[in-house]
Amino acid sequence: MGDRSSVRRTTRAHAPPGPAAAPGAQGRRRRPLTRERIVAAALALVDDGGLAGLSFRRLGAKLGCEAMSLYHHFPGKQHLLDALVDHAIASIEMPPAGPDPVERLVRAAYAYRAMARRHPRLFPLVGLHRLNTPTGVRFIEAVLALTEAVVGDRERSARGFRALGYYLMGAALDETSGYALGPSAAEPVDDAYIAEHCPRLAAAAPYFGQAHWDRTFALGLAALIDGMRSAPR
Amino acid sequence: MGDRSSVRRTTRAHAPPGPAAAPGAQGRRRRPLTRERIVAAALALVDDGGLAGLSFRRLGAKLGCEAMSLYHHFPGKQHLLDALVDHAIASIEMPPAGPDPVERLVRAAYAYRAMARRHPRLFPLVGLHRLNTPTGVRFIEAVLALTEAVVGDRERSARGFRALGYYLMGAALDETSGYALGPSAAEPVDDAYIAEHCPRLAAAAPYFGQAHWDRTFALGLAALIDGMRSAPR
DNA sequence: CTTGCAATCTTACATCGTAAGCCTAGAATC
DNA sequence: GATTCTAGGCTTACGATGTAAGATTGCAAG
Repeated sequence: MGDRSSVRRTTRAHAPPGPAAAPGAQGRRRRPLTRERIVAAALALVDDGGLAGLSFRRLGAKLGCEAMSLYHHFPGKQHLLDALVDHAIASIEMPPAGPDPVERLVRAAYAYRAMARRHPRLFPLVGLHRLNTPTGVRFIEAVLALTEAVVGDRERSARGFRALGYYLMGAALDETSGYALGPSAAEPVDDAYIAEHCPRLAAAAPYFGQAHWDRTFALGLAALIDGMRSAPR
Repeated sequence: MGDRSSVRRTTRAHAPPGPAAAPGAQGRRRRPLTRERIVAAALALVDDGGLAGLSFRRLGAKLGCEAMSLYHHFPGKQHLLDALVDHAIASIEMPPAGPDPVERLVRAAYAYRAMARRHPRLFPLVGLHRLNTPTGVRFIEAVLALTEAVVGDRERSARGFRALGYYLMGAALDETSGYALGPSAAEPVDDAYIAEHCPRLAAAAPYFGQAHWDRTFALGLAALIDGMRSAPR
């Protein structure tokens, strides 16, 4: 309650090290805050601190301003996260036009996965986020064009798009924050138990390693697309 | 810093309304805290408040104890979350033995999806969590047995298991916390823009509704399993 | 009774998102 | 030049959160 003692520091007590004192930092300090700068800094913060490491205070520290200043550019944290998602989606490099629609679809899938790998810590947010921004809608439209070129009719194209999205999202999530990196049980089972009671798991485990991710992803993707194309209508 | 003045209330100041005063609440209050009770209460809290709604303080309030008391049963929030995941995995009803391995695998997939639907708010945690508890390992072993019965050899079984897991996780995540329910952009694009610039999305949108989830899930699952079975070795 | 231990509670701290409002440099207007 | 306005930054404060440290209680064994 009380604690009326607060010092009423004249604001200058903190200012000197800020705008004028450190000449090296001045250039950085001068540069005005913009959405772009903030997004870039936030992305950097997430990339090496995870989503939990992104806070307005830390972001402000990185940008040389106070946390509350950010509210002049983003009305809340959710809006900032939206911007990060948008940035990630926009960074997906869709494949150029080409003769083989299946190959283009496959390449688009790889491009999405590549985005996830560029920002593994951010991806859980991207994967679950609605893509109802202009950027997101454009991306969806492009992928829909590809699925439509691969399977014939509209309905199967729509469903195929969804199924492909499921697979992509699951694969990317697993590779970026899943088994190897996600939260782990506090008391994991030990290998001896597995070797004794779970012969199949013990046999399969070697194929679960990171070295096998590429091939497994490729096989699953091919299986899904093949299955979609040959499905009875 | 000083402030030694704290009132040293004899604890009775708070106690009377607690253990003895309210006779109606006594039954609930008497029951000792156990891991099971805590997990059940936490699950209820998550089920109707989302993961963000689960806090030790709220959990304590629901159980009639203080937040810190929970630390005698779970050393930290992460351990509690682990227990929730374990509970969810254990609740998956694997299909009984039967002649058709493909059908059993499909039913196992549906059982997993059903678990996600029972606890939609919890599922994002379950899907990303390592299953390295006895319960989780048992589940994996059972599904591996099924994939092995469906595709022939060990390697393709292992990879198929992974790919199936990707699909399942993506589908369940999307259905429980994805497009319809997940975080949405602050400034969504309006329908007119979509109708004009995204003909394919406009055409596909009807098939994205919840009424179509079942069929889309079934088609994608069938496509993936078919593709796995007929893949070149 | 004393002792001891396990379960519970109290207090306190650092951190978070953010509401409310202050301050100041520069643009706009007179 | 003097005035006013305003955008963009800053300070302070509030109620949450997870949890460290330690006090307190109640019951069982000696």
